[in-house]
Amino acid sequence: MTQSKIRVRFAPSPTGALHMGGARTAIYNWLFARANDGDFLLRIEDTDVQRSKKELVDQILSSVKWLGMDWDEAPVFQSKRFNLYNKYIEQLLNSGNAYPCFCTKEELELERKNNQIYQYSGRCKNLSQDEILRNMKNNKPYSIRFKIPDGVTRWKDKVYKKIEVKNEEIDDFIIKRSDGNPTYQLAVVADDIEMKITHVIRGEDHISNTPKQIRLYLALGQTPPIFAHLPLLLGIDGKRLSKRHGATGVDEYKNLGYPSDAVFNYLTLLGWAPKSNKEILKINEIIEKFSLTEISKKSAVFDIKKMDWVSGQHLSIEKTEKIKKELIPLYKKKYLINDFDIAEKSDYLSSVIDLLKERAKNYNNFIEWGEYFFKSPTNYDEQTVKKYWNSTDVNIYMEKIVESFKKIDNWESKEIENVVRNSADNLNIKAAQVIHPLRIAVTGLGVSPDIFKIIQLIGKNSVIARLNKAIIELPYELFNKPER
RNA sequence: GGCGCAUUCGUCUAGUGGUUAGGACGCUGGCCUCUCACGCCGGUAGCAGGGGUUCGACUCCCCUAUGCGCUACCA
Repeated sequence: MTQSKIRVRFAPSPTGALHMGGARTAIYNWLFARANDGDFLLRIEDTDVQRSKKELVDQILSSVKWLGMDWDEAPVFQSKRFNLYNKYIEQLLNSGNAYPCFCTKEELELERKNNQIYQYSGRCKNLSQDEILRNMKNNKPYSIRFKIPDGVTRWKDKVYKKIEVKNEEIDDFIIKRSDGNPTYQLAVVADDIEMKITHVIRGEDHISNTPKQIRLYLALGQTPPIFAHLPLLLGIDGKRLSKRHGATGVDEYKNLGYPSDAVFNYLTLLGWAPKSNKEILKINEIIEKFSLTEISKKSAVFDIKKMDWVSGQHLSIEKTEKIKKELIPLYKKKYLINDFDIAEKSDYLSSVIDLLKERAKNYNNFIEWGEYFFKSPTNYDEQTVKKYWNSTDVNIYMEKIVESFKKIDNWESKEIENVVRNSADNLNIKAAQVIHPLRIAVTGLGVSPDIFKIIQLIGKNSVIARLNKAIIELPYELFNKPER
């Protein structure tokens, strides 16, 4: 028997930016396709014309792309396929699997409210042909409902295993609204049939839609696809991930400076665990190891702390050139470099990145933590000054350092370090007593990477200039003057 | 209210009848050290509760609790 090609789809509705939950659904679909030599398709579910926004479509697509995913066919827009859906509705009507319902929205709401029932009464299910014709003649608006047969509906979910629902629990749901538009349930099934989708991988919130859709497939004489429902993504409080949990949009994480590989990796880890203990994985490795049946059934809490860790790990193993590419626009934005000196500063940038990438959690950190690589500090961290530049003796130490720096021919970190340590010895003080002030003078900060490497990079002239500036501006007394 | 699904350290998870319940993040003690990170060595903390089944249950069954989802002419 020839197994038909695996085809999956990600089907967002453009009513908001792509959020982390949706992104994970997309990722699992994509991973499954790529791992099985299948097709990954995109479908925009915009049957609710009022709520759907065009701009959001582009936004969502660019987020999918940013995460490193590609799709194999042009995205399908449901809003452009109403003819197709009508064909299916027609078929259902003709085969006696659907019927017109003349109840108005208000009537239905009232019924629910008064009777404390939540299900459709089935009032229009058994209308006679005459009644139907009469209503239509009177131009009474109507929707089309799908007729649920007796029995039970069950399927073997790839993630949740066996699920079974009694058909009496399923409403005769509406497949065509009184305004003539198809509903989600119908459109999904029609499209999944047309697009030859073999596996439907989606959020757990769709479990209760599944029996309805299976019934639709059956009534249409089709074999339902294989379903795999994914546990939901929760906020730190255990509630479904939403705006009030802070950043939830993929675009927001992009702007916060998280590398896409890291976001992809972390999202993958929420509900799925690689067999080995290695958690930091490149996309290719994930494709290799990924399996649908290993997905957890439990909703997962999105933990930004672990996201940060994953992100930091990715950055520290990422190629410097790759990071540089991401960083250049950010440096430009901050006016730390410009189009004219990019080429000339390329190697310099690489060295800066190498110094910072082990500690950075995101791209923005490179900017926040590294301004001193591009300009002299304009102010000095007060706490650090109080702690380490705590007497005018320090000024004397620094003057000595300047003197010895001037004599260095081989401006290289090891040599610089030797000189500094020797100076401290000569002054009969601990190396730390000069190293800390050195850091303040050069970076303005109390923390930084290896100060000797920084000094090497920044260059002899600039370092000496910074030291001289600090010597003038930083006698402890300045900071100690009583406020008035 | 009904229906569905879930329940292993605070969080992400491994585990499929016999394990000192493993790993990771976090937190934390220490080492390294010029600071901060990184790295390394430790520590902390968990099978929701109750009944069964069984020689033996985290693992199988039932009940309860809790959480989440759906219950729209939204998707």
